[in-house]
Amino acid sequence: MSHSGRQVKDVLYAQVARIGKAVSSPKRLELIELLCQGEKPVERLATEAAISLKLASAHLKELRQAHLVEARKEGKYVYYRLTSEAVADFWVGIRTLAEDRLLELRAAMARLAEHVHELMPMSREDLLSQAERGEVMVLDVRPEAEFQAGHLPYALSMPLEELHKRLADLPHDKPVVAYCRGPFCLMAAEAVELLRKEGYSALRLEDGVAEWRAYGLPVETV
Amino acid sequence: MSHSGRQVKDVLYAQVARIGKAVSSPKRLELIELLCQGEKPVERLATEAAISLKLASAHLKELRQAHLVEARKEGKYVYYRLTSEAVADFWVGIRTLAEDRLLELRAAMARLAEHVHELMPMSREDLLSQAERGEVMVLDVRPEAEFQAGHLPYALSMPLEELHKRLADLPHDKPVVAYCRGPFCLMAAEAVELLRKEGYSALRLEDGVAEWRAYGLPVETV
DNA sequence: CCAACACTCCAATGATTATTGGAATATATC
DNA sequence: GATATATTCCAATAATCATTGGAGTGTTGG
Repeated sequence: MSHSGRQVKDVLYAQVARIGKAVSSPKRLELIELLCQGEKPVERLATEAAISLKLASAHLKELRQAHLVEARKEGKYVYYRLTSEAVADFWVGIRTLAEDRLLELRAAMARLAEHVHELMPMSREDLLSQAERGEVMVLDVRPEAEFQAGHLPYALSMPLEELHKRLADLPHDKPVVAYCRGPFCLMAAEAVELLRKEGYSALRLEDGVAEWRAYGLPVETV
Repeated sequence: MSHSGRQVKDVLYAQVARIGKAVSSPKRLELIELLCQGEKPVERLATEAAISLKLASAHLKELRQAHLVEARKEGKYVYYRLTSEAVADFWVGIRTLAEDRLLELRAAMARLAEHVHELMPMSREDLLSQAERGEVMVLDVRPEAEFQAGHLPYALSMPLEELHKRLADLPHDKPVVAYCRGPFCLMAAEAVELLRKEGYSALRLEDGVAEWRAYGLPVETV
């Protein structure tokens, strides 16, 4: 048994390593995070991750082979999505571990934070109840399709491009909280920068929908 | 901002990918699992993972550079350990995701299971309370050093080599539950096989200490 | 001080992997 | 049917990684 045991073990660890290999490339991680926002066609994924269509296709193939994503064809478009919410949780987990262990990452994020966003000073639960009571306004500044695929409760869809036009709709008498795809996404920071310049009281929530869900809080898909 | 944003993002994802790269090799994963059982010197890690000392040293260096493990020198030995319990949790997480997503892995584990172990039919909580009341006997069949570094409550240290000699100490009137390093480890299966051949009522618990802890249950280090 | 030991570093190798251009497929549109 | 679009497949090249041998470092024990 101990002799055949080695062969068995090698198979088992090799399988887990397939997941590791799939998430050993920065661009593949970025694709996973994008897919945490909902399903998307290859071209959109490519432009958002700033890579060529062919490279995106190749990376997606890798992810497909590791069974982390799957594809659905509709007309001439191929829509990719995560195979399970467990993949989104895994993304949150590996990112959290990296933030936790890698000083370099923490430093890079701190450099970002200096620029704009004071982060939310309150807990997620407090934010939720304040939003419920209408004491803060929560803005989802991602593209509208991502909002529709899932968003925080009481959040209003306000994609960055729209924000400029619809500034007048926002209240001056209560704080505005902006969130986007997660801690690595810069859209909410950009929104906060704009809002502050215009005299609003604005804060950034670092969470994206994946983080929010991974912490066990509700997400709406209306 | 959107232009400098790309550079910033590239740094962030690249950092997370360092963790992914560290866990993209089967042997490095096996080393992490071994280190979940407590700190160990390089040579022991090498023999247990069935690789050369030099290769073990090289892999450990990689893991060290990803800040997943750290080393402590004592005399002529270098003891490695995980930098944080979060790393053990991550190991449980990636293994669970792999089991969840990869049919090949599930098939390999099922092939194992056929051989020996009926798994525990009860929940972890039930096992804990039954062990507390003395209704089952829980055996930790790992090497004793690993038992000392952390073990399940009410468990008795009974390394595989000892088990043969100390069979007489075991009760015939209640079930014996054996566990080892986790679902990929074969020691508990071997123990169960032996115990059954000798007429005991034996079951395998698939968890190791890392799994047990990751599920929020208590671990003793006496 | 010398020998044995545990481990690491360096260099060289073959093996993978990332990336890109060009061709192929499949669908929609004219 | 012909053309444009979205995507994948294949092949080739450069870049990176795994693995091993040989040399070097630090430590114990005689």
